[in-house]
Amino acid sequence: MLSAVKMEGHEHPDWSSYYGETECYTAAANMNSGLTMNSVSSYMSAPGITSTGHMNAHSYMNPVGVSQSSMSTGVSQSPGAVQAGGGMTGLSMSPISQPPYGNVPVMSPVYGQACSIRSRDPKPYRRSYTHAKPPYSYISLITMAIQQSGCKMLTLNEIYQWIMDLFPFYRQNQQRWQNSIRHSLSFNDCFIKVPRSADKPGKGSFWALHPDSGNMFENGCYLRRQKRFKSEKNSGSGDKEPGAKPGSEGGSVPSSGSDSPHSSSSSTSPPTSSADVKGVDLKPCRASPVRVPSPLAHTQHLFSHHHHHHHPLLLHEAAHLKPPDHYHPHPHPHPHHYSFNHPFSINNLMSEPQHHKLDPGVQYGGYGCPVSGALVAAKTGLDPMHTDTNYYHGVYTRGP
DNA sequence: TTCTGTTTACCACCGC
DNA sequence: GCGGTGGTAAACAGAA
Repeated sequence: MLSAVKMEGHEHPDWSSYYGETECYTAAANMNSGLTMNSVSSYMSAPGITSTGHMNAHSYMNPVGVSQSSMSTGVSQSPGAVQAGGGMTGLSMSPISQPPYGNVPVMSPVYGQACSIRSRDPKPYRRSYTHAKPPYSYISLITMAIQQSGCKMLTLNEIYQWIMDLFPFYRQNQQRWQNSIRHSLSFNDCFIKVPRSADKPGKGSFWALHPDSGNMFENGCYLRRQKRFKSEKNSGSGDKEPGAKPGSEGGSVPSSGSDSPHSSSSSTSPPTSSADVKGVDLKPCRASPVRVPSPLAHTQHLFSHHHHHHHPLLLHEAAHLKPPDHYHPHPHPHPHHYSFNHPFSINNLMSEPQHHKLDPGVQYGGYGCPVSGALVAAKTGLDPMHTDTNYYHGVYTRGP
């Protein structure tokens, strides 16, 4: 898995310098939720961040200025929730208050150097990390987006928004990566298309995770799948030809075992009912697909169970999700238990306040990784040095 | 017209 | 080298 962490050299050839320096691509994890979003300018100059030293004065917050104003709607509800942990208090986060995220307090990645005790040197960063590509694959990003949604399903556009809100990198070259997103959704069996309900017309279908794709990212590592998920129904001799996507059941040309790993059957018939989506009975949310009453409640619910190791994505539960109008903070009698202790787990991007007992002295930069050492340690009692620190350095530092 | 979704193709990287 | 995985580009069709 470690090797999966590529540096995206084509985007930024000198990543080594990124990590060689004290600057780090800090994940939202550092910021933990909670947060009170005071209006913040794109470049924070740190007022308010200092108490714990978790973040540095020059953290690059919300580079694009993602709807700061909207923050108040979804985020500020639990201002006190965060303060206790001391993580990122006073820092900004991307509100993601749009319907897709259900006011889930998802924070934008912070481009700054939380990883070092840098002085409040007013001098701007030498580099803006706005363009630093996250180490997550598109499949990972989609999976994370869907997972964090209340109804475990999102429209394409909502997925776009989630990604852009969380990763400023993706606010540029949208045509390129969005094409890849669409490609990933269509091509990968792990994503299933859920038709909109009649009472919720709109463009595009909802996308959800296949119920059986739960262990694609074991240990919560979202860097790369351990194995590709192939729908049994599709790959087997079942009712669908191999590779057929939910929306493409119709008699179509079998994939013919093309050499291309991307080859798949072709068909155009859209699913006629949600019950016929890859044999998965998923029902789209009636209202907003991911509206969540309480941002914290939702994130906590999703990402706070670190000591249990159930399959990360048990989407069959999604099939039983109540629509938002019946939604309550804990719709599942047995909430998901994500094994997200991995440094690159989503909960290191989006974590809840009660886990923010990070040692101010232990901070790392990087997506998810940065804090995870301490974060994981805090959560599991492990020595941070044995969690992700080595991992991080081993992967991200290019020694001479 | 734009967005969404599907498909094909090619390439790069990685592990075996 | 081969196969798997992932990223990108492009073409195309259909829906909103």
